[in-house]
Amino acid sequence: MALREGILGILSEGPMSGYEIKRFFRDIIKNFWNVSDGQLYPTLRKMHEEGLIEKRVVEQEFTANKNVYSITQQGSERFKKWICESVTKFEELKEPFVMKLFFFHRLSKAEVLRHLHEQFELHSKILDEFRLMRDTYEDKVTAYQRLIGDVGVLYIEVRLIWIGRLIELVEQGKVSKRRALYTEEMLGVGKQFIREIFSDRPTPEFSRWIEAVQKRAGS
Amino acid sequence: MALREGILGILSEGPMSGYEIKRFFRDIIKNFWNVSDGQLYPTLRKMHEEGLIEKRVVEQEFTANKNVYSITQQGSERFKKWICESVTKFEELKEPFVMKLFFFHRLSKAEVLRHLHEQFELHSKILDEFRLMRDTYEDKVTAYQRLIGDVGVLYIEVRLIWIGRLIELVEQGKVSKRRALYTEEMLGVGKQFIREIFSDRPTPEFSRWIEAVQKRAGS
DNA sequence: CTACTCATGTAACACGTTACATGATTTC
DNA sequence: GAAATCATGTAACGTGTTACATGAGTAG
Repeated sequence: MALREGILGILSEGPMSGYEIKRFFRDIIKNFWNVSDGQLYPTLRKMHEEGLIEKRVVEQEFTANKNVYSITQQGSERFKKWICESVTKFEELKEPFVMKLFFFHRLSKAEVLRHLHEQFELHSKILDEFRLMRDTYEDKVTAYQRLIGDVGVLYIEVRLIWIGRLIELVEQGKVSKRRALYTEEMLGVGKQFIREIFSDRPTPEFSRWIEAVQKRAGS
Repeated sequence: MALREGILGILSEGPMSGYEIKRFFRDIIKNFWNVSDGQLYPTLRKMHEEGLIEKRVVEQEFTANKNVYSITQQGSERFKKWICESVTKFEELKEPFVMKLFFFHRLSKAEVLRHLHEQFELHSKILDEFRLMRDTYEDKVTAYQRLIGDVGVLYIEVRLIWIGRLIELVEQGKVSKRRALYTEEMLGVGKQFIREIFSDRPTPEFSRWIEAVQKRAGS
């Protein structure tokens, strides 16, 4: 039950037609929260019936009439209540790929590698889309909305790194039962890295390394 | 349509009762793919009707009878087909929290910080659960299953870092409309970091930094 | 006495996808 | 001539949650 509230949030910036809301989801929230026609239009109808939004039919000369919706007092209150409510539930990583990975010991090395390479390609493509999306934001979005684009890029980058490392390990026959891929020690170093990269006063060793990386990237 | 296949995968290791499958999901796949009673039991019944699994009722002295399921030839073929099929769809980050974040410009700084701190707490708790889960794996899981535990930890760590950084920026009033939180340059450095940490031959600057981090962590 | 484990299920909803249906205008 | 854009919807199906229902045994 966050789609209704999302629509209310969009409409509280001003009236919009169903098609415009659809475009908004496609252009701005796509890859986070896609909405199909078969879900959006009936939801708008229900929200109108519930008194959350108002409908005004606008006749058009050359194309079909459009329904322009605006938020009601009731809708506005519903939105305000929702935006303040705490999120207490953790969202699972409910991905068919993860379910498959769970049974990868049943596949041959070649089949495992095929799956992994396909995932790498898929996520590379999505990363491009995220970057493109972020580039088209300009001044159309708020600071927090821009942040969502950022976390999208970060999330996919991490996923690509993970898949890349998996490919390497499988190719080298190093997927062992005992050893974890990421040890606590490695994660500790990772956390320290993040802290340093955002710090105003990184350690001298870290600064030297950053400089070296940037020099290599530049050449 | 991956729950059915997941069940088939579990059952192809040997027969199990509904309750045991439920426990398996709770203990091993929990936080990735939770399954409620109201979904599991009817699904098992449907799968039995479809001829994917066989049912044997085992009478018990002190407690209710249990239905022990085993995989059929048909079920086995269905599983094999599924595990080989390519995953071509990208799974969205469909989280109510992200939807809320989209409208955070409507909240006061205090309310934004409350939300962020709550998210930090929630994810810290989940991280502990993931670690605990990973610790109880021992030899009960395959190498690939262990990897899922790893990516869970990695995923939550990244999320925590992101939230932590967000809190810092909001507190300092630095959430600006123009600047992205993660620049391409930063991500490039991040990628290099991951490459080095997994490399057999890290650069000397990097080695020195790692040593310094480990020394600090040790003291 | 409370709460948890074992053990299975139903019924009512809520959420989401896919295919189908229509039809004019515009762009390549 | 094909495909995309604008514009709205229905119908069938699939997936998932929550509350309810039952009932014995066990651990604190």
